[in-house]
Amino acid sequence: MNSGRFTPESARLDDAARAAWLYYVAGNTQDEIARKMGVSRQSAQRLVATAVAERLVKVRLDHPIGRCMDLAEALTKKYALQSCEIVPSDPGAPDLLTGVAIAAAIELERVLKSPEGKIIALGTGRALKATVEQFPRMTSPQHRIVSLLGNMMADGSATPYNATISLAERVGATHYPYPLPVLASDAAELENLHGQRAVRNTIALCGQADFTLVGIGQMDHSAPLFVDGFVPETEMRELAAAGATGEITSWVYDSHGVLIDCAFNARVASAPLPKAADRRVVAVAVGAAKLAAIDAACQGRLVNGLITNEATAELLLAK
Amino acid sequence: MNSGRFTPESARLDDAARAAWLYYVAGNTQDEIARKMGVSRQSAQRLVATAVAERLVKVRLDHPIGRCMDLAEALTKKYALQSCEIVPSDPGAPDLLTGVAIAAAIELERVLKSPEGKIIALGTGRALKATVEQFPRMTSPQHRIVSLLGNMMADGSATPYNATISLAERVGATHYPYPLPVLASDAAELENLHGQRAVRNTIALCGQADFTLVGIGQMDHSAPLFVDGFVPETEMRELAAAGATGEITSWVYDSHGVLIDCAFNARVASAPLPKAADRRVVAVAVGAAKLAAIDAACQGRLVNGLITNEATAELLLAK
DNA sequence: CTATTTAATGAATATTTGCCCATGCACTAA
DNA sequence: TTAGTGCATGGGCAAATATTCATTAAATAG
Repeated sequence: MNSGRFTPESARLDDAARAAWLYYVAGNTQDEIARKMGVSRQSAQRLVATAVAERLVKVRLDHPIGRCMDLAEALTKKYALQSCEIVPSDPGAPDLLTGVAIAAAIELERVLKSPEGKIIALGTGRALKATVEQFPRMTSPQHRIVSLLGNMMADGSATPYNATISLAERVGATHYPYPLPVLASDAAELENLHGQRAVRNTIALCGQADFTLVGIGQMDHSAPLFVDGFVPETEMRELAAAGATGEITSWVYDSHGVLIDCAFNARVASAPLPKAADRRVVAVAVGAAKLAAIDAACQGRLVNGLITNEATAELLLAK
Repeated sequence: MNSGRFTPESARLDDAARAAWLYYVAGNTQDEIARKMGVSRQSAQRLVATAVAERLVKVRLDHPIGRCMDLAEALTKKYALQSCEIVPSDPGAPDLLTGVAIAAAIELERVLKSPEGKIIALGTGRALKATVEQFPRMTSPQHRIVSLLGNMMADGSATPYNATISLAERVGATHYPYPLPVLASDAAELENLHGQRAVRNTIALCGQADFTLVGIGQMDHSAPLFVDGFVPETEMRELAAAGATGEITSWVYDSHGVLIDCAFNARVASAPLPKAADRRVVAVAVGAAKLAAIDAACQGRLVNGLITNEATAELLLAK
């Protein structure tokens, strides 16, 4: 049933995809699918469930929901954004990433459909990871995908929120990981690290990116930097005292979206934030906790595009 | 709730889209949606149904099989087939038989899994041989496997593309070989051959077959009939002049799938092609060279099922 | 203002789906 | 070979979904 390499695993996915097609596209009931595929009804159900679990089934809504359009327009005006995408919130789970992840994946797909080779720069974090998971497989080796920062801790261990590798894999493009820790121990080590030829090349690519997609981190007790163990509590307190409101690829900024001149930022190993004037720099972020951080980033023109959900958009407008 | 002009219709679609989003993307049940949107459960169901009916919900399958299913559906419609199976092509080897052979074997297996004794009729050729090679061993002596044609040349030597014997061996079923050459020397000899009791019995079985699986031969310089030495070049040219486009079990047909009334067909010793109206007659065929032959066979209802690959399916649809 | 038609609603019900669990089969290690 | 370990299978049942139908509300014409 499968021409290439035949493995039990690929056969299982083939069947799952076939069942899902019959279910979602052709509109069969699971009973009919079972008969057509010669399995029991329960097995058919399992196949469909597998296809959903393996993310083979992608659902999208082809309708601009009025309320979301209104919010997007209002935010575009408020922050002078180049692009703004609002997805509906689930009232019960307003911080759900799935919706924005799909929207971001569609945006990304639009860029990567181009026949010209594009450079895509990606940050890290849960939102980015969720976005890449929504991304369909395609074959577009003309593009280059580059990481804006490392995901290693000082001891060399890595967080799992890496988006570059899996996106590159799905796109079939070459990728440029960022082979540095998130933070250097001091400015001197940083200079040394940045001197490496490969690193210089990667950073240069980041500066030329046609499309940059980043997450936004808040700076309170639930801050990704703190939760993931990059920054100890004492330093978090110092940063808060210095007015830290949010961070993008670890660069910490204040409530106006201006990078803070502090010891912490002097150790940040990430690529410099692109000037969001001439290139598209889009943030994906959701949740009340990130409110101040999103507001500041937009105000300070650290990003010129925003993908968020209804609930967050309403809070932003109320600010 | 809606930007731009407010009409009852657009509000209805907005709600439908929102409900569909909560259902398909956020994974709510219709009960939850009803509570969240403040409507009854039935209304929520209707909203979701509306969104589907209005085609606001787009589902796609991120798996090679998805494309295959689309093609199968299109071909089923185009040729009014009873069944159509498309396997993914290996882009590097678009004429590889392995994929379709596995698919055909699975189809065959489905029939042979039945506890009732079935009659299976088989043609010859590389595709059939490959199919049988993919067939697992089983013990189902209740079935009968019968050959639709011989594989002897006039001198009594045999081509190796015999499927009946090895399938019967793998299934553990009784088999009925076709003890005649492919071609008689003339109509008189043919009548004589067909008079044999065993042959009459075999042909009768072919007519009752529950499932008939055949290959399709093209009629150009790469024709199996020519390559395997059944037909000399001069006769091939005559047939081509008479409009021969393809052959199934050596019966030669024109570009509309109508058997050609000619000296050659008068010598063909194979069992008559089953009327593909009431019985399942499935062809396995792959490759650009067979395009016209496949198209004609389907057009002329010589077969009512097709197993091929993605590349061939695309070419057929483009015709 | 009323009669008539149309569309929307929710109750009742039929169908479909999701899940748990006992069973059995295949594979592994001793 | 045998006991053990997983893992797929299908029965059974509860949950969720779709459909039908009678009723009511709204819209429109007279």
